[in-house]
Amino acid sequence: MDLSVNQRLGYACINNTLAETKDIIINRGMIKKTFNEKGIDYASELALLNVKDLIRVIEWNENIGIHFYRMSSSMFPWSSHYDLKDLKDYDEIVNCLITVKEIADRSYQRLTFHPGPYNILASDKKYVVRNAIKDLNQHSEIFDIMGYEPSHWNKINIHIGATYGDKPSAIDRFCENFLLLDESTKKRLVVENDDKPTMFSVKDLYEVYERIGTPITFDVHHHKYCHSGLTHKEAALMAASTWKDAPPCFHFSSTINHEQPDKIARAHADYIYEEINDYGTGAWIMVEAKSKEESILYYINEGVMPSEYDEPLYDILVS
DNA sequence: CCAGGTCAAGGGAGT
DNA sequence: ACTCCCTTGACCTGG
Repeated sequence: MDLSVNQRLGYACINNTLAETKDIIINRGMIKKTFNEKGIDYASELALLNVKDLIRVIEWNENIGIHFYRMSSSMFPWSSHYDLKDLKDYDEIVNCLITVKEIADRSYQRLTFHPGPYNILASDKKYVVRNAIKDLNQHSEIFDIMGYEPSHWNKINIHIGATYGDKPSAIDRFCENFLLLDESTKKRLVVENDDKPTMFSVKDLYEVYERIGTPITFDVHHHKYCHSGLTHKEAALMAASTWKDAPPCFHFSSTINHEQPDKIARAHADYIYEEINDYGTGAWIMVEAKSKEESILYYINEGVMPSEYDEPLYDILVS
């Protein structure tokens, strides 16, 4: 199936339309105190409600014609404290997840994950790495349950996440600890460029790719703040070249300065203020705008959101 | 029912 | 030392 760029736009986790009109949400959770009081059975009940609503979200995507969606990492609250198989509603949850894949397949939707910033495979602390491995494997397990063959079609996207002031050593640890992941997780993991100059650019990540084969998600917005001298096009082409078994993924967002000039430029805007360019790579574009699916629909139907600021303030930071 | 305070996790950065 | 930021704002309590 050949999709245009606009058909390859996706949104992350929350569907504002469904959340506001029908209370359909896929990230019910609880604080630690409640988990201690109510335990795994309550976690199971929330997870079941979440995956049931996930079906509704995927159906909505199908009806609207959106083909790209990031599932929430909060579908299974406190999952690092139990095995998914131990949930009392496991069988029903499995059936829901299988249904999700059926709908996704028939409408050609690509589903992905972006686990939280606590997944630091490059950490020098054993327990941190151990926790990350469990969390990442559980994300992969969900794709396995759904019935997906392991590939980067269902990317599990993380950052390297730490340098400790020594990038080469951090890359070494990342590559070593990568080998400890489940086989299916290894086949789905991808790395994303950071938004701080001291962290990992696309160029830095290319070394990781050369060593362990993890494709690079090119975050267009982050690149403005951590570019290693590459232009956007150069970085996009370099990142896209690392995807062998599935089309590349990019992340796209506009600076919040289009809406609030006094805020930190790195922050994301509600809507899309620039033309989205895949540089001919065929990349699927995850739009990280706070207005979620609404921002995509506006872009598709109306085009770029007009801004009263011709020159976004981030240009000052890049120079 | 609502506003406001609080909330697992790792690390970086600004104060 | 403290606070905020990031995956993703939502949970919980006191009024």
